[in-house]
Amino acid sequence: MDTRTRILKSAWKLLEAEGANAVRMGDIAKAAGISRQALYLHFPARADLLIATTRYLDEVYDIESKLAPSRTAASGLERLDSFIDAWGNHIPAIYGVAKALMAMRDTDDEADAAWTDRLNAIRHGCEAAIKALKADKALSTDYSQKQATDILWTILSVRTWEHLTGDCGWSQKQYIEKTKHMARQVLCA
Amino acid sequence: MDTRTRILKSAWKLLEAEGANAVRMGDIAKAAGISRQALYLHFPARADLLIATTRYLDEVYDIESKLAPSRTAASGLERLDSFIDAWGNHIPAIYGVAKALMAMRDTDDEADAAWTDRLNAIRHGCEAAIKALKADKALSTDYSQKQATDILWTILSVRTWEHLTGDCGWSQKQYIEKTKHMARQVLCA
DNA sequence: CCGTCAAATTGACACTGTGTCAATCACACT
DNA sequence: AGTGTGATTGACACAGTGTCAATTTGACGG
Repeated sequence: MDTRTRILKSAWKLLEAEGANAVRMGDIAKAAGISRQALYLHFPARADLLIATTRYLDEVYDIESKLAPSRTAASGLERLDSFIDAWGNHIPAIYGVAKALMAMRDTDDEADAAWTDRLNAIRHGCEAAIKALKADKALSTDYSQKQATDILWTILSVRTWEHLTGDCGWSQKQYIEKTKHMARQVLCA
Repeated sequence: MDTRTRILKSAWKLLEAEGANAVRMGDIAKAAGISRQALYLHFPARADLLIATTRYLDEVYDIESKLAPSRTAASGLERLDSFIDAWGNHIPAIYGVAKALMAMRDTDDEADAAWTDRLNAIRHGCEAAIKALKADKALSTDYSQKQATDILWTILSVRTWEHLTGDCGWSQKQYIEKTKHMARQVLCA
């Protein structure tokens, strides 16, 4: 395994285990078995490392293929459900890294841009699901298409997942079930 | 005006204007017209200052009296609406300070405890609204009472407000309207 | 008028964590 | 033997928080 991968894996594992911000560059270097300075030979800054780690996780977990079923769903409702399944179940996998990256948004422009990118990618998924509902005439008329997309986007945000599974103590299974139910209640005619 | 109040006011104004984390102890001191060291004579640490600032805002905006109408509401639905009105419209007022405090949760135990306290206070409000709905037999049977409370709590979280008014670009008026509507859709029979 | 107490000031310093730089080493490849 | 790559060590700059000591200022009471 090459050094770069070893670093990414170490960062991932540490961020998953510790409280995210408690993970310093030196900790990651130590876990990867190299010196702190060597880390900077691979990643110019902490933000770059975190961004690379999220990309690495997407690759490892193959988020693209997980999202595929929702894209080929027969109906709008089915598409909505399988999108929630795919993304909602991906969140716990990336949460550690995501938390660290979200925390950096305030101080680092690069991290902010990277996370905004991700956010927009999710939004596209939400938009597609809403469009599919609309095509089926299954979309509630209470909201404009943009508003419906915004609502789904909000329900599926990492922050919402964090709140429900963390502060509220919901299990992952409960989270997926109830989120699906709520999405239908709010968005479907 | 005594120094302590001048400090709190300066912190408030700065946090409201700047990006929250961009506000350093020295900035607040300068704005209050005292030296950075004098700040530490009044507040032992940054976390204490932020906590005191949120309490100050509660006092200035008299959150208690704003919450009163929801407590005396005639029906469950009315209680739900006026709770959303009161809290939802309080959020933008406290957002600057809240953001700084939320950011400190990761690194500071005291800040974490203080914010958790606030969170629980909101949850009590949510719980009371749900109970009022239940008493009216207006509560949906799709969720347990705890789950319904959790959902309302999540909808009314600062993060959700941040996402809808920030990332989604909703106006405050839209936010209040749509939040009320969603809450009814999801929670009412 | 003097003493005292509280609030504030100045300046220096410790600590943590990020990021940089220079000199050096080890090893593989040709 | 020579070259380049990746790593190492050690030192350092910088920002921001929090601490400490010595000193000043102003008000108030005896």
